[in-house]
Amino acid sequence: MTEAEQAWTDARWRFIEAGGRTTQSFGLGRMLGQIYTFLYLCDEPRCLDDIAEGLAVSKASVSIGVRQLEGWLAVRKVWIKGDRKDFYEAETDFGVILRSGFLESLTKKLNTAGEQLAQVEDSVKQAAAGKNGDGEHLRNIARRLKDARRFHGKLNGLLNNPIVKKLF
Amino acid sequence: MTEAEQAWTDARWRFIEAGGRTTQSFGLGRMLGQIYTFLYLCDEPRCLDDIAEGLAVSKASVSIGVRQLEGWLAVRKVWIKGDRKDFYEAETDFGVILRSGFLESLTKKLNTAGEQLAQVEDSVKQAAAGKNGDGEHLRNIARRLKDARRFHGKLNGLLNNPIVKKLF
DNA sequence: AACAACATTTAGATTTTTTTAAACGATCTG
DNA sequence: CAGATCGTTTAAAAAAATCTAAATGTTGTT
Repeated sequence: MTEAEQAWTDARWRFIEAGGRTTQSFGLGRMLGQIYTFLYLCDEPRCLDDIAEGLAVSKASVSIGVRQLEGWLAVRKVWIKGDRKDFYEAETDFGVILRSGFLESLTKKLNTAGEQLAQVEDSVKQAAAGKNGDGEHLRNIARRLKDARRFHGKLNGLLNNPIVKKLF
Repeated sequence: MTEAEQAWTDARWRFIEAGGRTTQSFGLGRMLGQIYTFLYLCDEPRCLDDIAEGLAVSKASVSIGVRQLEGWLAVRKVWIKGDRKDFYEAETDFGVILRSGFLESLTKKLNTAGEQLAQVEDSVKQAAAGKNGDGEHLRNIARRLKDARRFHGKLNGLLNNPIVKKLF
């Protein structure tokens, strides 16, 4: 192996590890980033065993990770004729991944946050209504929550704005 | 305690827990969300012991969590005359938190990703140069990496775009 | 149908992260 | 300066997430 090839092997592994750290820092496990990066650095589809061997990891982990990545449209299953294995390749259009993975999960989280907000806002208003006069404390919080819900609405609108969507 | 007050107490706790799950899902611990939400639902500053008691959690956890939140400008230290304790209050302007916390950390991550990209791209080009003729495999990957770096640049530009910044 | 070649599930092991209690250090008070 | 009151650090425990080996399920082949 030439010196340049050795350097490439090293850099490649560092890159895969960096990918793992990145997904880890976003609260998705380390496997997701490693698997994706591994496939990204292959110019042809690979099967589960290839990936597991390449990452020095069990096939079970890869099986689970690959399924998550498919849900994010970050990898794609590919059939190769005459072979029963499942092959996978990386989606190279990051825009697709951002839109279908990141933005979508963000929107979903925003929705559940909005529901929680509405619930807590409602109950604080009820409690404030009970105490006429001395409920200033509760009324302050109610006001604060109203602001929060307004912000939530703005953010939601922004993410669903077609112009903003096109930016990604 | 009236029924409405009881409902508010319950809703309040569910809200705090939801906040914890949210930060957790973003890869920041659960404490951050719980502490922030707790303070958000107080209309006056609270000291470490109050927070720890309110969340049924040790003071050490709160001490650590509060420091992180300060780094994100999500909470603020407040001095109250005649009291030696440190008091904290929640930043209610979410725009501030988004800009100084979320976007900033995103930019930082993008930068390190960019460096990794440059390194691996460089070494794959070196390795490809070594094999004249049969290095098609490597050249494909080099092309792919070039695209990735272009995307990285676009994204970086977008996040630093003053117009986009103002959206947040 | 029996077998072979896979992918997937799961219970348990491992590793990592989080949390805590206790020690420590710093700052104020009398 | 001695004691009291905090916040922080740290070493160890607890909890949670991750990973694996083995079992199970599935699909295709003879």
